[in-house]
Amino acid sequence: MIALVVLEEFGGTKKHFKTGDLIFKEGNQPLYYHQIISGEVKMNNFNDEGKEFIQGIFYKDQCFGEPPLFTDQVYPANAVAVTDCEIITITKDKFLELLKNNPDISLKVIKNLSQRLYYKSVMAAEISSQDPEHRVLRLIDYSIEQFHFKKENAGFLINFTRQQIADLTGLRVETVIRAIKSLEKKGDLKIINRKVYR
Amino acid sequence: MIALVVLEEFGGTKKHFKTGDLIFKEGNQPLYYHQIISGEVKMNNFNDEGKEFIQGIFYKDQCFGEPPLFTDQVYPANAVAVTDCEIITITKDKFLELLKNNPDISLKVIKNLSQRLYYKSVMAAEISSQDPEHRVLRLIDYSIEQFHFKKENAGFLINFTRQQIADLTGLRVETVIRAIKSLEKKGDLKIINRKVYR
DNA sequence: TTTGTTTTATGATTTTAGTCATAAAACCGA
DNA sequence: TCGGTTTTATGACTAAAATCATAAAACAAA
Repeated sequence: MIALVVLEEFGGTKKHFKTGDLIFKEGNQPLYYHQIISGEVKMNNFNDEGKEFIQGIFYKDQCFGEPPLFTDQVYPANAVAVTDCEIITITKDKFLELLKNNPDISLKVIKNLSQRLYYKSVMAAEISSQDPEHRVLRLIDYSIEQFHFKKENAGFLINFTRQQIADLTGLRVETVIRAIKSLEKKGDLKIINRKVYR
Repeated sequence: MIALVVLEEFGGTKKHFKTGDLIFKEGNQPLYYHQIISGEVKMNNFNDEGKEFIQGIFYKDQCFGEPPLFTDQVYPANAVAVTDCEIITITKDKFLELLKNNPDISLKVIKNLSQRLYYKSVMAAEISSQDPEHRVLRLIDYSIEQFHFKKENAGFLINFTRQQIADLTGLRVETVIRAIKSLEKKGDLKIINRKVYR
């Protein structure tokens, strides 16, 4: 998102997180802008029964958790390191100052928020009113577009576990496994030694 | 969102829509920024079986449908006039120009997008993994916060039909009716001649 | 004020994803 | 390479919301 040199100019601080570490917690006050230097981060919620819902997965050069910086709300979800991560942060004040002085970065932020809102809109409609196979397939197609899934001979390799797909679509892992099997039978995707290709 | 005088400066055009009129259609190229002068607009999708999902409802002074202007994507949903409406539009080019020259308006757009992303995040987690009563109650609480529902003696008047609540939460109207009844019994809300108060 | 439409309401039945139990294959760390 | 954990897999059963049918109340409009 924002060039590292610029973030360093504005007092950027680098932090390391291990797999599974909590980066910030639902309900807390947001104090920093976060951007990934390396590694993978997910944002999630848990419902009353402890079932996880993944809001999104973020990769190198992406930022996350900035909307509540602008609305003075608390974090609506947790951020968790999916792999070992290096994250650069700048304070809220510095971030707002940075935006004020850089209209081109403001526009980048607007584009990024718009993209994420677009994803949420599409998935909201899917989750609320489509059958499991439809939901899984749309998530896969969206993710190919959005994230940089590798194109191989068999097609795009969907780099998610069945459990992750379940947590992103609000389904159960058994339901996802069955949906993927059924989609394979219909020829909508391929399963090659347990990995999903589209 | 944006002052009318400013929009007029940038070539704003006023248009009238009757209840039920389609303002723009899912899948079409976005060409304009839209802002409501008067009336009420919903954005919606229909799934394969024709079931409606309401993405959001928008009121006076609010804008809608701008994310795809920034990402060069097509509209992810329809916009429909819920009541007779007056809408002011400016072209995409003029809108981008306006933002470039007005950092304060850029910030307003960022805040607005952030707020909507926040709503989507909260509702996504709700819809995907909570029981119907929880979903209905959260939608009601969020809507009180977000829209200007009137506070009366009995509490906030929830100015939605059961069907609208169903379409916003991805439930069926019968399920919503039963959930609301049950929530009333538990004392979480009041029903006074069919109207819901919280 | 009659008529047609929308909204709220309720009971019976069906469908479908969730739940539970179990297990094999793959992966990972010591 | 051994043992524990994670991931994928499958069958049987259950629970919960959707569906279907029906109707009364409220509202709108002619």
